[in-house]
Amino acid sequence: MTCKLNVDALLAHTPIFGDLNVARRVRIAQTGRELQVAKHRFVFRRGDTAGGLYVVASGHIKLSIPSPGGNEKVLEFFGPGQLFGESGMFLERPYMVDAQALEDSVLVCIARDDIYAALERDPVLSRYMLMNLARRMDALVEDIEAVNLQSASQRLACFLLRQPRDGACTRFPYSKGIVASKLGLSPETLSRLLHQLSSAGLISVHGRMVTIHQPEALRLQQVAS
Amino acid sequence: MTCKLNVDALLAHTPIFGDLNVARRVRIAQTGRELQVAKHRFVFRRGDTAGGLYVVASGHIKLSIPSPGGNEKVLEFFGPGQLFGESGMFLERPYMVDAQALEDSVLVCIARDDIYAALERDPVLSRYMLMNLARRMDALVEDIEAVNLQSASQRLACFLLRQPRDGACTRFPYSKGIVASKLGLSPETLSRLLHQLSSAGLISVHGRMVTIHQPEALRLQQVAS
DNA sequence: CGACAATTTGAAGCTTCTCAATTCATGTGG
DNA sequence: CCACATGAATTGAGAAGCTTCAAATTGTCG
Repeated sequence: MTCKLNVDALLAHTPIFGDLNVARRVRIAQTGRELQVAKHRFVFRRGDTAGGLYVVASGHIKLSIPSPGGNEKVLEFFGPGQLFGESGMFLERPYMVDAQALEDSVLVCIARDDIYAALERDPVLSRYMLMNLARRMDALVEDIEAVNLQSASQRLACFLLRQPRDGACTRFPYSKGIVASKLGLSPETLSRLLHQLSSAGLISVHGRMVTIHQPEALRLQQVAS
Repeated sequence: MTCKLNVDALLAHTPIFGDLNVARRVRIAQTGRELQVAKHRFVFRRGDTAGGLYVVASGHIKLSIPSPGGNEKVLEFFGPGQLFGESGMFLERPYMVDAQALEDSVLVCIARDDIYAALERDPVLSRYMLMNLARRMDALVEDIEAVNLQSASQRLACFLLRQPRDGACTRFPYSKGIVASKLGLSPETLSRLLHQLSSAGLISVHGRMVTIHQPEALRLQQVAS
């Protein structure tokens, strides 16, 4: 629990609160509380009552659907400046997903009533929130499209090409197991596909680092088998 | 293109606009235009620029992801009083999905700028919109959960039990092909699963009508194979 | 009644998963 | 600093589940 000044400084750097009138941002910041979450710790779990939303100050958070069998389906990742937990909050229903820290992270938590109050005052804020939710819905729809209409190798090719690239070099942002789940694959299948692409000379893999030798060929993989 | 009076009457019956201050609702209604869509006609298609949102006055609309192979993945259905197309509108990007009428339908279309103006005036409206989007996200997450973590028969059992029931009788709300796509199945697989459940005495099927003889047994199917 | 679409049924095949074992990293404590 | 322990990633073999294709049947609407 650090001081509130800190909270405002954190919010100032987020796209959603950064554009706000300063006085109003400060007002929201005063209601927010800072939250430290150690790696692997849960921010909330499915079934918890949703009391507010979270802003990532530092670190990374993973949202996933738990499953009795110990599997899980990874849905989304959130980094600094990003917002999560709102959908549960707006619904006023318990969370459907787990939120887990992928690294030691610092979050700001803002309670539901404070958000509602801020929305009343700030039409700009609700515009941002709506846009943000819409963007996330879009991402979910893309995921549904991928799982339902594309093959495993298509999904992988698409994922690799979308990662930020430095020259020909890319990286898996998280462990391969987690990326596999995000792509709707078993870790074994991901491993085999990477091996195939390597053998074909399209890429080479060293740990989480991937070098893309033939981006054009990869792009073709996206479309047809 | 019928008169605007009509539009207001239509909006008055929707959960989202019905609770609004009457004067404000009328103001929105005046900006909306009525739209007749014949069965099988598209309201919009993937790639179209998103100019506004749609309210269903009567009929039913299906949102789906098209696929080059002629397949499609059905995402959602919308009936009277429901709202669709907002996510594309808020994103200010072309639609990712097709919107097609399942029957002759009447819609109200409201342009983006008019919605934005209404949101400025009405914090209540933005609350509704946010809640609505959150609900839809939840539904998508449930779909993702179903496709990734559940078997075909589990998904079907879950679907059957969720349909509105009259005694032991349920109905497929749309053609089996469409329901199959919604469940992430091929029509053939759906047909076979229904046959299995019938043979096992859990249900009986006559066209779109389904009688559930053993709801408890179905409920078990939901959980384990 | 006749044509067209929707559904059912059968057979075959393929993609992906599961299980199990091995190798490879990662980090810890002596 | 190294040995060890723990978890991640790879690899192999086998199987399961679902899809695809094709044909027959049923249903529907003009």
